[in-house]
Amino acid sequence: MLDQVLRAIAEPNRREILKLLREKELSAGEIASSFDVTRPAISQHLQVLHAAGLVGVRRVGTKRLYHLKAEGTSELLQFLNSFWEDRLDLLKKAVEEEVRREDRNER
Amino acid sequence: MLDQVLRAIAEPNRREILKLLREKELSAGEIASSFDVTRPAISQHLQVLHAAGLVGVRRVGTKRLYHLKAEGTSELLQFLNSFWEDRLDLLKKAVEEEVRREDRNER
DNA sequence: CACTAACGTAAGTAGCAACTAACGTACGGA
DNA sequence: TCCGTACGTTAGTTGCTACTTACGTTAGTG
Repeated sequence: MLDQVLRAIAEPNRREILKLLREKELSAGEIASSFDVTRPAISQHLQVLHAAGLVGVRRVGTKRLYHLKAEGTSELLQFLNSFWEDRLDLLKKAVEEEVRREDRNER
Repeated sequence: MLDQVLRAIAEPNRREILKLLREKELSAGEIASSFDVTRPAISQHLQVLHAAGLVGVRRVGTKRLYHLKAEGTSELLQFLNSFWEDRLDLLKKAVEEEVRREDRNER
């Protein structure tokens, strides 16, 4: 599963698709219109993203609406955390300070 | 840079190399002995990891000692954070509680 | 200065991954 | 029911990527 996720987001066009879906749910055609490659190519990319659990589909009439899905990312985060703990610590540190600030303001 | 990092960790053998280096600094030969593939193949993998900034080298005599390096991961985390905020929120939530607990104990 | 150890590098190959063109399918409208 | 729309699917091609074999290089050792 981790392997599928990593292979999925290793491809630039697929990352671009994910960025588009970050804004809102989009149909396969709408997604394809943002790229230079043909529609079937995008369809295949969507299949890869779906297999990796990064994207979900919803059929509405003749359209297929795609949306972001976070499944499969937990393994990825676990992977990153397992040997770049100091990096995640930076994130943690930032969060810590944020929390302490908020905590003081609340009182 | 993000692209290089993602392509680097998308390969299973390279992820395995990173896992080995998590324990301690290792020579190219020691790393290669843990794999079925030939030594030149590992040498090429190490080159990819080095180009991505995930690994550093240190020459000692005729040996080359490799070690983990966290450069390049910040972009990756930023990428993940940009549209899987809810996932990182889980991490944040865990950190938040931890901080609040520690905070109370200190007082 | 040979000789070995521990590597990286170059060249060639096999397999996979991304792409296109052509085709098939399901849905809605006239 | 016929037609167009919006897709996915298949087959075939191209280009890249991981691999091997062969060779070059640098640092110690007798």
